Amino acid sequence: MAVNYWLMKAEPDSRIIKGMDVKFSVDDFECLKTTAWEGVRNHEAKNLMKSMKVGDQVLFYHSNCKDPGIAGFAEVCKEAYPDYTAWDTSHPYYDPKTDKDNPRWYMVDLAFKSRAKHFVPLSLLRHIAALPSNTPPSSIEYLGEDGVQSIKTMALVTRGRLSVQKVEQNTWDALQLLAERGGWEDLDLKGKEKGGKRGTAKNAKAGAGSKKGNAANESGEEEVSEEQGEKSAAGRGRKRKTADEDEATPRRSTRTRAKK
DNA sequence: GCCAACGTTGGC
DNA sequence: GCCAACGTTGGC
Repeated sequence: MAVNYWLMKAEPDSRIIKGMDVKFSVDDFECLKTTAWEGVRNHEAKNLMKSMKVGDQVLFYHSNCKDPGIAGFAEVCKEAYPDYTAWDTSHPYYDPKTDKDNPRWYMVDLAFKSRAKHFVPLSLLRHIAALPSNTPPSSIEYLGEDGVQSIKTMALVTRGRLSVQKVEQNTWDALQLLAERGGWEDLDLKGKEKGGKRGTAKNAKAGAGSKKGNAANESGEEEVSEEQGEKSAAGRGRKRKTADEDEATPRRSTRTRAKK
């Protein structure tokens, strides 16, 4: 079986939850070398993690910050196992509905591989996704039409809120090229394509209501199986940090939902 | 099982 | 801080 590719989001800026800072930037990751991806509290994201294999490649993404984008590369070094932070009442990601006999949440361990030589900002990806054709701008023509096309369909662009996403190989290739070669300084990424998503829908309400299909977790939720994935998603779970230390150290991840 | 209100994510 | 997107809850 071939290697699979993923994108996982973490928050590089400090944010305190239950007294713990959930920040986890590419700098933190580079220092730790490996990290347990705890804190994901969304079934679709969890199911994707359960399908990861050692050796799978991961794009490390900076989320919920001033300049969101792809900051580095990592690789899965330990397959899914129960996320113990869900059982720790003092932890930001504590989930009273799970128990040790029947774990609801899982995490994988990631090993840091490298920083992106050129940070790939979300604004660039949105800019590319909004191009009228598949012809890349001249400064990044190395992407080719296939590269442009592959970015237009990636989950990060089409449904931003999921914190763990699958990335197709051709998209991975395009992103890796961008990170390696850069060259888009001449493009105006600033407000440009922004409107894309947001501006369009005015029917916000309708949107929300109508959406439904989500099925959040497929139906069963946790127990459901792993493979499901792609359907619902929500967005939230983010990731986090920590290395290893177990509970002693706080740091980690991201937002979880406090739902109740 | 539908759907409106609500809460959260997360870009800007 | 704003607000669009969208999952989730809960009334019916």
